[in-house]
Amino acid sequence: MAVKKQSNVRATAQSIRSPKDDLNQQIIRLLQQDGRMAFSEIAQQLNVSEGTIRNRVSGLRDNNMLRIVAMSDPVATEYTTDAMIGLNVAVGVTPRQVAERLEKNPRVVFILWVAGRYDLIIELVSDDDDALKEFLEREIHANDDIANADVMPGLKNFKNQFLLKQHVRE
Amino acid sequence: MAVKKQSNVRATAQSIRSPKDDLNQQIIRLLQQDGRMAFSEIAQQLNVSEGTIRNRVSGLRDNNMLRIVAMSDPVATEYTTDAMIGLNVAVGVTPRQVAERLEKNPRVVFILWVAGRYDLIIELVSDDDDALKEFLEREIHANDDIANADVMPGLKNFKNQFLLKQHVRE
DNA sequence: CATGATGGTACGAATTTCGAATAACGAGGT
DNA sequence: ACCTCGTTATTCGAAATTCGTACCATCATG
Repeated sequence: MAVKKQSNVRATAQSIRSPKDDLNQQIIRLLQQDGRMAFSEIAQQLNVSEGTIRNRVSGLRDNNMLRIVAMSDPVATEYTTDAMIGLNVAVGVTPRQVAERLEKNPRVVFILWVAGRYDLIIELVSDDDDALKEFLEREIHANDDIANADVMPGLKNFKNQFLLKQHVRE
Repeated sequence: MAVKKQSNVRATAQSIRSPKDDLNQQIIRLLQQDGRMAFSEIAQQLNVSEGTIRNRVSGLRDNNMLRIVAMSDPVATEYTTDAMIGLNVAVGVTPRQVAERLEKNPRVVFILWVAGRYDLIIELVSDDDDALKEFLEREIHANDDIANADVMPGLKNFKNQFLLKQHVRE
């Protein structure tokens, strides 16, 4: 019985662990739509063997390059962004240093080094109302590595599709 | 052969479709750690039958209260935020109106109405280099509902844990 | 008490995943 | 060219999981 010849494409450039690899990208794309899609189905769609998909996915997961998680809809769970804060670091301090300090705070979910008016833009979330106040006190004002902080409290979140909501399940 | 009597706990308060239901909560908690955990394993841990888990999960998913998705670690995948843009809407225009227009653009992954220096803060992502230019041209400058736009190109993303990275896989 | 509706359980069949052996490929050496 | 060696793909039973579906328990209602 003739065995169907599968695709010969293999990882050429970088390590298989890299998510930039072409096949990995495609796998990820599919899993972003449905994190529970069967490996065998992915394999079929991408014309490689099931084992390959299994290898790749577990490789990516083991190296923390890919996570497959359940999310309950942020809107449904009333996820709110408390504030965006534009920061300017003090003279003699690098944005990276400040970022590394703030990174540890679990309320900070997003830190981006930017060019323009600010050095860093961070996003803050929290549960209770005092959290913002407390955060500003402890992490901003009590530190001398920040020259300026523009706090912009969130009023309404119109869109937040991180990787979520690319397609609505049907 | 005696069949082990399983838990009698059943949904009491609201619909089974609600994520607030106690059993659903527990299911979600487990799936947040590993979105591919076998239903049979979840069942075992929560002392209910596999079928129940299956019912619940597909119920939640069908109603878009739960989504199981793959996320590739943004830092690892060198996911870059191309830019954060602080927007001020034109006089006579509400932030909501602008938000609703921008929402449709797939490059815009985040829109937050804020108080402070700006009216809206949006986050932009893209693949190729011309995307930012094109976006500014089409969505910002070609429209008269925006009075001012501070574009802050992203340089490096230090942290972006939307719901990601709550726990590191082990 | 019927009756219907909802949600849980059970169980065999179909499918998927897993483990482990084998094959294919690419990159260096000699 | 040829031969290793390490890495990645593939293959193929066995084990595990999921699925379809029938059936049971509970509860609310008429």
